[in-house]
Amino acid sequence: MKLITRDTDYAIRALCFIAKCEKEIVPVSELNRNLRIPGPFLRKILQILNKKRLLRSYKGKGGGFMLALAPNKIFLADLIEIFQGSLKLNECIFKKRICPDRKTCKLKKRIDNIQKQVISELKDITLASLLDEVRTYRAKGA
Amino acid sequence: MKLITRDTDYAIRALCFIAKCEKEIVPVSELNRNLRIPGPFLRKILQILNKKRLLRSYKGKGGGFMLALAPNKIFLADLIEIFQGSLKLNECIFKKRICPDRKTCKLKKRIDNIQKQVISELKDITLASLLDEVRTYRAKGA
DNA sequence: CAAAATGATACTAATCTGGTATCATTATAA
DNA sequence: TTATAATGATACCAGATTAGTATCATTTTG
Ligand code: SF4
Ligand code: SF4
Repeated sequence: MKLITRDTDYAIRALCFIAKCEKEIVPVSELNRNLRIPGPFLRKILQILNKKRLLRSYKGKGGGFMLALAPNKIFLADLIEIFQGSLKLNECIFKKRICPDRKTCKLKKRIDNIQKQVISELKDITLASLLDEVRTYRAKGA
Repeated sequence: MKLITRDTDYAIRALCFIAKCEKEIVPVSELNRNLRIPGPFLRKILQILNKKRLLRSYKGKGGGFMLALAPNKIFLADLIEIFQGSLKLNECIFKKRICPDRKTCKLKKRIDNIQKQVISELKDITLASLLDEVRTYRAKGA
C-alpha cells in the first residue's frame, strides 16, 4: 500500500526541478530531458497542477510552466489531495455501501486516529523542505 | 488509499466473532449467518488464518475454527502482514526498477519516518482491544 | 455410508493505476 | 503571415491489484 501514488511522486520531482531550474519558465521538453518520467504522462500531471494553481502555464513558443507559489507554500498534503483525493486510510465502504458498524467500530476509531497523525505529519512537508539545497529560486513572494 | 484491505477487515471481524462466541469451535456456516461477508471469500480467509497459525481448524462434522491464541496475543500488524504483505508506505519501485534516487531522496526519508510511526501504532492494536467487551473467551493461555 | 465440515486451487470480475494518442489552441519569431 | 514550439482538452488503453466464485478432494462423526 502506498501513501503517495506515482502521479504525486512525479509531480514532486517535476516541481523540485522547476524550483531549482535556472530558467523561471520551464517547458515540458526540458523536464523530459532531465527526469526519467514518461513524457505525455508528465504533461498531464503538469496540466493538472496548472489547473490547481500550483503552476502557471504559458502557451506558445518560449512557453512552459513556472511555480505559482514559493516552495515553502507548496505542501505535500495538497499534492496528495490533488492526485489521490483526500487522504482516508479507511473509507469503510464496500460495494458502495457504508459499513453499518461505522458508528461503534473500535477498529475504525483506531485507524482514524492514525490517520490524523499521518495528516499532521504530511502538513509539515513542503516542497522547500524536499529540495536538496535551495539554489536559484526567484519566484515573487518567496 | 487504504491502510487495511478488505481481507484484513473481514479477518478482524471474523476473529472478533469467534472470540466472543459461546462456542469455542465455530464453523464458517455460523459466521455466514452472523456477519455480512461473502461466504466463499470468508472461508478462504479463515483457511489462511489457519495456515498462519492464528486459528486452529477441525475438519468433519462438528468441526470449524477456533482461536489458536488469546485475543491479546493477536496483533493487527500481523494480520496486515498476512493479507497485505509487510507494510511499506512507499516502495520506490517503478516497473520493477528501483528508483535511482533512493539513497538521497528527502521525500523517501520523510515517508519512511511516517511509516515507522504507523507501524508502531499498529503494533499496539490487539484483537482484545477491538472487542466491545471481553465476554466468553475461554481459550487456553488467556 | 451420509452429512457436515475444512483443504486446495483455479478461475473470474471489478477497480484502480499508470500511461498513450490525438487533435485543438495559442504565442512567438523569422 | 506562416512555421513552429509550446500547452489545453479529452478519450482511450494496459497492467496490476483487489475482491469474489466455483469446484472438487479430504476428513470426521453419527
Ligand atoms: S468494520 Fe469497522 S473498520 Fe471495517 S469497515 Fe466497518 S467500520 Fe470500517
Ligand atoms: S523519488 Fe524519492 S520517493 Fe519517489 S521513488 Fe524515488 S526515492 Fe522514492
